[in-house]
Amino acid sequence: MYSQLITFLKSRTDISDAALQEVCACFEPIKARRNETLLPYGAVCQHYYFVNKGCIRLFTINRAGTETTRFFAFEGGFGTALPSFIEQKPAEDYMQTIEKSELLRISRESFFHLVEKIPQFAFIYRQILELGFITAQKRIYGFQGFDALEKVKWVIAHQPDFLLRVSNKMAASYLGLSPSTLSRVKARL
Amino acid sequence: MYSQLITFLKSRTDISDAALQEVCACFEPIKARRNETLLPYGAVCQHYYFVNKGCIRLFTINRAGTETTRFFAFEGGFGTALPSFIEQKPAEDYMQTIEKSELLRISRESFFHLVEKIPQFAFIYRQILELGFITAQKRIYGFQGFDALEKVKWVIAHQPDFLLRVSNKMAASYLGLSPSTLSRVKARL
DNA sequence: GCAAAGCATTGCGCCAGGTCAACGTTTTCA
DNA sequence: TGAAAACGTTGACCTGGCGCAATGCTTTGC
Repeated sequence: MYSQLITFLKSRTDISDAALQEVCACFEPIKARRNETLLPYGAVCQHYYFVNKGCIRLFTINRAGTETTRFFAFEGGFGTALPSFIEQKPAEDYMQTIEKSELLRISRESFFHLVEKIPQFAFIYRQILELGFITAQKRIYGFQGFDALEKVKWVIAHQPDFLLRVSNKMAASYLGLSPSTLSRVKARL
Repeated sequence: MYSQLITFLKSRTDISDAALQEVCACFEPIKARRNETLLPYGAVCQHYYFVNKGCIRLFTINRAGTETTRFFAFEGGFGTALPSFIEQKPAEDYMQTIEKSELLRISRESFFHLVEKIPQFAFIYRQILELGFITAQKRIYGFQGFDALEKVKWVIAHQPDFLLRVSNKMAASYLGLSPSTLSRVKARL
């Protein structure tokens, strides 16, 4: 149940078995159906999730009704509505599974308790933030000034299995394209 | 010289005077002319900067020759080519001042030394990362699916003095618009 | 296992915003 | 201070990608 989480932690920091125990004890296993809502829009996010199996999607819907996907967390990754989780403000996202999923969930309270208490966990959190920041930067970089074809090539280069894993519609909303356009672009690759 | 930095640190964490001393001692004052390059493209970033006066701009140029501005650091803010600084890989950015500037500079080594040694400094770094991540997220959110007018209204709402402070050209490259389009949009506000 | 709903793909017409160019104004630096 | 370069603005034109809608395929849930 915790083996993937342990692998994740061990691969990033030199953490004692005792500390690992303590960390794992804070995570509660959760099963979720396909398309289950983990956080409704406007709620304040209280949990961080680790994906054992399945996938979490974070997305938002603007006034015009257009969906924009911000982030996917796949197997072996962490995900949450970070802005809401950090600032404890109402989320401007929906957080949902897109497949039947098995997750590990930690409360915000326990999470920051671990950050304070276990230096290796603080280090992991710092890494997640650094990586999140870098990824966001690269995405801005990658997307601004790119046309549809370039965007698609960019994801293929950076996340090769992405287009195979998620639906055309969701991929389009992640790339900032309409499903029609993405479909057309894929047709001429 | 260090008063703005001290104000910044004190406003975010409860830090002792001794620790403040130690932090400030790691920062070296730098003067820079207008349009001075702080980091050439492809170099590995070794410094973090705090802006006392002036402004730092981070931007990149894609194959087509189009400039995209990623980030501005104004008075009282921190700025660097974070991906390169963190990962010690060649930067995919140019870092330049856009005005005659007075900066405080800390080396990467000293920076992470402070992060390890002074918990309040680690906390500040965590805050910078969190905020950077949130800002990047909001920018993706704010820009995808928005038309030109909405983008401009968004910056005005979130950074009221932005359009007054930076040139039309740079603002356009930050917003992902052509200078012509930004000019036209501003004309009908 | 089948009806119903959702999804991918593709044709068509349209428009926001890009390019290019012209012109006046501001900035820069010998 | 004055010539040259850079910038902002605006007009004319063009195109990439969107919305809409039709069609066929896949998924889903009772």
